[in-house]
Amino acid sequence: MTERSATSSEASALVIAAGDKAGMEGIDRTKIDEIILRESGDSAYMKQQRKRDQSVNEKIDQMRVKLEEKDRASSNWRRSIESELEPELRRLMASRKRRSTCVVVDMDMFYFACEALTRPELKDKPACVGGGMILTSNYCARKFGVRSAMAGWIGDKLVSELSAGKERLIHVPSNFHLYTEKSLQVRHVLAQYDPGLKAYSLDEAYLDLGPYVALSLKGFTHEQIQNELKKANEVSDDDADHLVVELEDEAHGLLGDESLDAFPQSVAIEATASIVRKMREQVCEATGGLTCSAGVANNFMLAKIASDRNKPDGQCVVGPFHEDVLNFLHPLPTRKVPGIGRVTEKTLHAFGIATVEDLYTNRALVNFLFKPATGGFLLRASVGCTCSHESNEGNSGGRKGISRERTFQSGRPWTEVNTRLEDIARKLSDDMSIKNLWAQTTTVKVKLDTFDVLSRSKTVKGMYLQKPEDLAKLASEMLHDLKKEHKGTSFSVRLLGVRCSNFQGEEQRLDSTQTSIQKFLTTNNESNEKSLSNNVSSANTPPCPAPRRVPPKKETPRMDSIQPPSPHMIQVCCPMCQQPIEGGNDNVVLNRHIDSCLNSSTVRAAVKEESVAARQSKKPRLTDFFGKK
DNA sequence: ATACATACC
DNA sequence: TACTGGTATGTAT
Repeated sequence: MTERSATSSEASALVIAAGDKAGMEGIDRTKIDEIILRESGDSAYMKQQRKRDQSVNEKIDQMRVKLEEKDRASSNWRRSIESELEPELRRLMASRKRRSTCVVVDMDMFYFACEALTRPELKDKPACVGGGMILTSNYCARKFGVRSAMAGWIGDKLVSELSAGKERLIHVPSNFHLYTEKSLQVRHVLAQYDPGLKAYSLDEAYLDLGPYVALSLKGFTHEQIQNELKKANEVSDDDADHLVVELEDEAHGLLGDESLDAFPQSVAIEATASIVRKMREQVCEATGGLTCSAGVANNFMLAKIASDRNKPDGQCVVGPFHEDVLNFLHPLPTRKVPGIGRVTEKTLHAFGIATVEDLYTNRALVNFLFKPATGGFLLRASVGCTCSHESNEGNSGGRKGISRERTFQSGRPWTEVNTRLEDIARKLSDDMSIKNLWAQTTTVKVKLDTFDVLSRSKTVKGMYLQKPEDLAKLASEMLHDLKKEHKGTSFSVRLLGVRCSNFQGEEQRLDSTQTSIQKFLTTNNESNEKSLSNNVSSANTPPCPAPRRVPPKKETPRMDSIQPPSPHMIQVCCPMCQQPIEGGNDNVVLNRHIDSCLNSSTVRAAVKEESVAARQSKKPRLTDFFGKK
């Protein structure tokens, strides 16, 4: 009730990072929570968390009121909603895939495991990657409640207190070069099983093993299968549309789901499980000892959940039948479902919904309480018929926005804050120029001392922005507005961010089609002028200078903006982000660019882009994994 | 369209 | 002392 009386149980609801997702079952959470609360309960961060918790509570109260009203007005409304949902449920069931060939591969404590390769002595001591913020902890540290996204100093406290001073948490600084290298090794193996795999992050990949399993059951060797898969994948990457359609049908006949129909369910399942086992062994070999876990199911949501089940170094197969799916899914707490986070879990809990089965039995209530998008998502989740909604679908492969943000010491003089904003705008401009993005909308984000987050955005009509000056000017104006309009205290800034979105259509991009690593390696190293990454944007010749009137959408780019692939002016592409690098002939520029790509999220985004691009021409066998909408 | 909240790794 | 960064999407207004 009172502001200060944050009891442990109250806190563990939302404020304290509970043992929710992985690996922390069966540890003494009471003690851990107590320490975390004692150490950080008064911090601005925790105060903000409590504030958020409070607003969630208010929202829940409003929902309660809404429910009470409904109950007063009618006694039988649940029944009628249930029958309304009936057709949708039937549709979902009917569209369920009949084979479990979706695989999610998740590396075990990836960053830490990479570091432990060269420092095996870290394995049996509590250790983590990351200093101020913990990125990954090993299982030893997890026993003490140390987990990713935790502040480093809290991790220290937990370990030293819970070990009675006998142990210290070891921090290893992060090395994204290493993780990227290892991630590429992993993907190289996985691509042998599905060349069209999707990599969501450095440590997680989604595969469809349908074609591989089918060919394997037909007696093909690993090498033969690879050839077939490669052929099929190249086909769907081909631009010649008519050719794609024709050949896809052929490939579909050979590789599609129905080619598995010839085999009994149990045979296919066994084959898939053993292929996944082999694949995981191969990952371990190729990386010099990194282990991974895998989940297998008939859609990616279930596969994702399953990948967590037997972690570390384990796998879990969920059969495709209704009973298989529900036996696996229904006992789980709702939080296990990707897309259900802390807030949704707490909200559901407030209405007596703790497990996925509750979600199903209370589907009428859920449908009534939540907005259509969320309600629909929860309904699909309750019967295991959706993949996590963040695994995008039909988004034409293009990114929606790009941003940069940085945390720094708060309470700096206003002029310095402004300088920071300009730096960030300049970095963002560089990123955009590398990716050749031009945006109509700019958003500035401010996090205050209090951890309150404010944002302001502006879209300019008929104009596309990229230049650092333009971004900085807009962002700066908005920041000043925010400061001016901010009621209350101090406006002491701890984080600044700039985001651009609403991009110019992709079609008028000048696109050198060179994207492969081979091209990167074989490009000439003749250096032309060009300088450092800060100058990239000015060195770059934009498709249209900004700010300026937009050319009509159909207009082709000005010829002088296109760099013809003359022998000594070949576009160099980054092996990570696959984007052409202006001035990339210069090794300094190149290395700086690659460094910037090694920023984790940039890589993540790039990896994603690449795999999305690989799938751009849709393969029929994939459509119903992400189907819905 | 804009602001803010939730989620993911 | 001390609690990230980047992206997408949903909801409210």
